[in-house]
Amino acid sequence: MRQIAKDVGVQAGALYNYIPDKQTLLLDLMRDHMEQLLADVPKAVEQGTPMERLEAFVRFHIAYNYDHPDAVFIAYMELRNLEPANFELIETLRSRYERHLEAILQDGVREGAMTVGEPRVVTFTLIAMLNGVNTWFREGGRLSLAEVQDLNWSMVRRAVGVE
Amino acid sequence: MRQIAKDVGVQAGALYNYIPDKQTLLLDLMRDHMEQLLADVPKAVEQGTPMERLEAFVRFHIAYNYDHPDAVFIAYMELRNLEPANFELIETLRSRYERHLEAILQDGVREGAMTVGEPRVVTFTLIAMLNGVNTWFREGGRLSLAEVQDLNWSMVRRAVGVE
DNA sequence: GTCTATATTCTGATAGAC
DNA sequence: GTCTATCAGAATATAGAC
Repeated sequence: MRQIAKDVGVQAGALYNYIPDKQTLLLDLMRDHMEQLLADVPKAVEQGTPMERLEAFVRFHIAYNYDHPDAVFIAYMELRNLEPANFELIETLRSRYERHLEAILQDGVREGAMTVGEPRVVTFTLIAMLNGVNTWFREGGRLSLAEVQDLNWSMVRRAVGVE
Repeated sequence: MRQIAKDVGVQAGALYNYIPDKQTLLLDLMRDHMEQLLADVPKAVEQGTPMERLEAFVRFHIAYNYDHPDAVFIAYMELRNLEPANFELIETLRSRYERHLEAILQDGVREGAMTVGEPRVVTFTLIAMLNGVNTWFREGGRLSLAEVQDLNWSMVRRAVGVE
């Protein structure tokens, strides 16, 4: 709290005019992030065939994570510091986000465009894979963000496509 | 430190007969984990074609993570609490582990059995994907560990295979 | 090798003046 | 709404007795 106060240019006590306590601050940060993600994902993935929507999801997820590295980092690394009730709240939002991907996979299977045995588990697997980008990608390296999106989409497409 | 002391049944001060300080304890935990991983991986992936070695790596990685959930959790979540020199040390070990997978991918491409544009980046991507298992898999659920290994291998095989 | 006791620093949060 | 001052507790680590 003292570090936050220093960074925003006030004394530590002044922070409590804005937040009731530290736990609520953490919850607010994580909830704002999840709600923004949930607000943005529908329009990114609502049009086209299941395969087109899947590609849109892959590119959206990578781009969103790249644009919000701190929020994404906190959303994963600070989960263990949420009180049980707050943890449940965030997990509910995360689950709602994952359902967008799961629905795409289910549609793809139904239309015969994808081969996915377990849509729920494949959803977890793909999101874990896409989240990996933030741990190593840095702008100015050998690959551009667009190339990383291309590479991930190439792998996802093949991993769930009909053979 | 007090919690650790309580769990092992001594007073907090007695811990310092075994470790010089908390940072060293964390480093030792992470280094022991990485060195065990490095000791076990070669014999798991040294035999067969690149595709067979890749399958062996996928199954080995998932099984190892499942058998050492606490060590794996610490190895990722506590990286930020390592002092710079210790962080470098652990990252060097992690990189050495990743080279085993990267070498398999390179061999597969050379022999025409795999289509992988960027072996280094695909290595990061696949390990992130496999690491995801520990965040959601619990024994006694709908899927067995073997089924989770099968599902991951099915996705990895298709993601890097020739089309 | 473990204990008790404690030094020192840090932490989240509050009280009251302005 | 921010400040100064401070409370109460927790943290890592050390000292010295046994």
